Amino acid sequence: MRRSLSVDQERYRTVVATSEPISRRTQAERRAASEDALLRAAAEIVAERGIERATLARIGERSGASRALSTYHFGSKDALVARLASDAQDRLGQATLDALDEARPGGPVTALARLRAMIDTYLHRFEDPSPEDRALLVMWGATFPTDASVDGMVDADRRSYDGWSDLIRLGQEEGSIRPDLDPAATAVMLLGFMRGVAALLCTDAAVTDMRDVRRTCDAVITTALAPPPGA
Amino acid sequence: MRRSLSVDQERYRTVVATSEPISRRTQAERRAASEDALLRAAAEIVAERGIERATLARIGERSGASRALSTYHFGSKDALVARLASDAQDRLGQATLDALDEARPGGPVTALARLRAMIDTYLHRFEDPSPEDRALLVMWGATFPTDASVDGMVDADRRSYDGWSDLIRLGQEEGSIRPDLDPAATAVMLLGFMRGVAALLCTDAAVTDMRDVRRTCDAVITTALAPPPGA
Amino acid sequence: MRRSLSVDQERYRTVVATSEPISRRTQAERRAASEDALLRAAAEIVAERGIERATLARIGERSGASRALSTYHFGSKDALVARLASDAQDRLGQATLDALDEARPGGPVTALARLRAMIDTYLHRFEDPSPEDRALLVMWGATFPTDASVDGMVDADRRSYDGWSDLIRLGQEEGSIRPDLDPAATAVMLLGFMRGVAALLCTDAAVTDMRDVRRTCDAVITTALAPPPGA
Amino acid sequence: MRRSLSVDQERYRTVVATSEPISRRTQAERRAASEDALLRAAAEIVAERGIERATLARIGERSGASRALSTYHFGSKDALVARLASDAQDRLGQATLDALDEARPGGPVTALARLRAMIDTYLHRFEDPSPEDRALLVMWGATFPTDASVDGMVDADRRSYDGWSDLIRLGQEEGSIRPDLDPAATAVMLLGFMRGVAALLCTDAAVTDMRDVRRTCDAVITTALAPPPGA
DNA sequence: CATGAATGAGCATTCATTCAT
DNA sequence: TATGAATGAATGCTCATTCAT
Repeated sequence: MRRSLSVDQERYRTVVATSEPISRRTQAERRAASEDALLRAAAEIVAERGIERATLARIGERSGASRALSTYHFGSKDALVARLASDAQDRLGQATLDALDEARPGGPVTALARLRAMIDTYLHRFEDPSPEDRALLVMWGATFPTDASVDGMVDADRRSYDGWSDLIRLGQEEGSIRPDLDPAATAVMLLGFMRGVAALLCTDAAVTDMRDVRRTCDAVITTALAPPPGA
Repeated sequence: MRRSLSVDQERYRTVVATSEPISRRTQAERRAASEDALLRAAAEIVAERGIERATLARIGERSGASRALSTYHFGSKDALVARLASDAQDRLGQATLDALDEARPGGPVTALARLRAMIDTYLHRFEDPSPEDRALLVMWGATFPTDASVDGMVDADRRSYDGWSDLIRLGQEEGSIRPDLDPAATAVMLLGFMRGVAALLCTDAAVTDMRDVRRTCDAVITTALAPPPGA
Repeated sequence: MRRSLSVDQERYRTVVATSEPISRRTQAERRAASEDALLRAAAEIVAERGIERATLARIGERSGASRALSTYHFGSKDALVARLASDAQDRLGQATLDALDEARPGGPVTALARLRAMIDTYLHRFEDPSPEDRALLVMWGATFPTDASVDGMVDADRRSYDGWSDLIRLGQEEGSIRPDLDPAATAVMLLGFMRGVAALLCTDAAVTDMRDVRRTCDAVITTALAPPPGA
Repeated sequence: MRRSLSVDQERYRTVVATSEPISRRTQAERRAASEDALLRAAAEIVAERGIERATLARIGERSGASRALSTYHFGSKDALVARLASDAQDRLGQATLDALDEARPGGPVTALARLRAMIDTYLHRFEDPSPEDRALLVMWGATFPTDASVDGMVDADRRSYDGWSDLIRLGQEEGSIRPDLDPAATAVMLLGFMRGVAALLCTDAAVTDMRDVRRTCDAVITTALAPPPGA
């Protein structure tokens, strides 16, 4: 969110101050570039070692910058992590949504098909996750203690619930999802399902063929959500 | 193992030397008692703050002992956490298995019924989890980073897979579970499902009525695993 | 090992000690035996790791006893170390003195010959030192800091000075040692010489053939202490 | 090496940017200054209490810095000690070598004269040793246990051997040192001699007049190393 | 005589953060 | 904009010692 803001500011400047477009832009760009480098490094290290063991020193080092730059740009480690969480979640959510459009560009699809595609895309991503996606999973795991709070995590989660609930309700209205399910509860269930399976896939990759798991998941969800054949 | 041994020894002593039951017992009992206190405190604090923030100082303090006692009894923090993980997992696994017997004592049940009961018990426990159960969840979350490993966690997990796979295969043989599912993949899926939903339930209790979620889960699993009605 | 030992001791008592003369000795003997075991273990560990890193726990363990026995017998670690120092020094001093008698039993010898024999014996012992001798060296090294004091070390040293001074003075009187040397200063010099060479021999064994060093030392000392040929 | 580098850089800057000599210099200088302060404090405390009892907290405190600065600058206590050892040894070795030049500037001297001067300078320094010299002695003493190793200590020692061996061989060639001595063995002997006497001088200062000892040592060495008068 | 439980003081090291440059 | 110097608060762990048994 902050980032899109600064991007806008740059655009604005470029338009307004044509006399010194490059040098002015360079400043802002440099900032954005080093923030990105920091964020990328943070994602990698959080994915590898978890939040607590991801020290600002290591993040700085891997991004090619100094120990102090993270604090300088983001104010604190917590803020950096929050930013990472929010970026990663936005990106993953968007990718999940986009997936369907790519598969069936333009065509109208049922809500159930959307759900299936979203879940399959999600699971697919976690077969060999990007540092950012894995970091997201790690941050979710860091949420489990009672007193813990990864700052932008819960909010984004709640938005997800709502989106999924709406989609399920829509499916029930159009008839692609069986009507006797409680939308909210089903949304929670599906989200937990996705994340839990993704986590297992990541942490214990050796245990089974991932494609089998994905196929099984798809079958199970279809069977479970689709209206009973006789209805 | 250690515990059952000392219990046996105590019994023996009690029988043989009835004159000095207490003073003889005390040494071994004290050890067991303080280990238990430590473990209990550790479970609470890990559940509250996560593994890293669960410092030995805090654990000692809450258990009414010194900062050094954890290291004295368990050798290292890692060992203490491993012991906690293994204890908690054993206990939770056992409770899950016992659940069915309590519900239908003696009677023969289908594998599907077992599965449903196990999952429901599991989810039920996580509606208001004991410190130990919550700690287990937290420790699972701490497993997500690539390089992290909570010492006795993965092993116990793999044992779980096998048990579940066997149960599913059994269900397929007896006809209570649809035969087209891959047992291993289904086991992974169910485990991920359970854990993911449990985690969501714990971390965002406010979001829905838990009983709804549990009911929905049960319905979904039944629909998904049972053989198709026409078959 | 512990068990079989105690079993043997019990048998011994049962058979031999029908009255109680021996059982009394057994008490004292046991004490002495465990003290010796402790001392022996302490010597080994001090020789290996130095005084500070020689923990009472390790000493107890290696001697086959408990962590607490050292404190119990000697009162404190410092006292144990002091005892070790004094024992080792006595034993080494005695061995050095005995050496000559063994070589030339009975025969009268010059003070210079005594000195040479003592130094050679000393150096010989340190070619492959016993744990105790090496521990002594280590303890000497621990004496170098200004504030450090290995309790019975300095006293024993001073006794050595005096003995050597007397011997040198004797040699000067009988004419085997050149008269222009200051006895006290020469004693200090010889002691430092012996210890320094011994230390070098121990710590850097690879550096030269030890026998060469010993031979050279003997030659040098003879040349240096004997009266000038023309005199 | 690190130091001379930064010195060069500073010189360069001073030449180029004369306008801001001080402010530019400060950063590098501050580092060097605090490292020196740390090293000086470490030398003092090691000399007083030995390596193990020289805690980083105390070193920081005495140098007027924090507990953490030593680790920050040197990485670890071992590294700090190694640096101290190497610095001290370099400085002492250099001082020993310089001594002769000061005494007889320019003039050609025999190898024996060099040796005598070096040993006398060495012993003289230890009559009232600087913290650094005493620390060096202490570190040598810490070398005596089998398993101990003060990191840059043994290497520097071996370099010393070689230098002394060469000098002795040279003396034998030019005729100032008797030819029947084994150079390597004699070098070991002289080094041990020096160190042992220095240690005794330091630890038991009260025992004799130091100048007597030094004089005696010089006489003994001369007698022992010089070719026999008749030759 | 001997032990194991327990502790308090102390240790090297880590780390997010501050600050002068 | 960016950095390195510096620090204080922790943290896991070690160890001599005490004490009840």
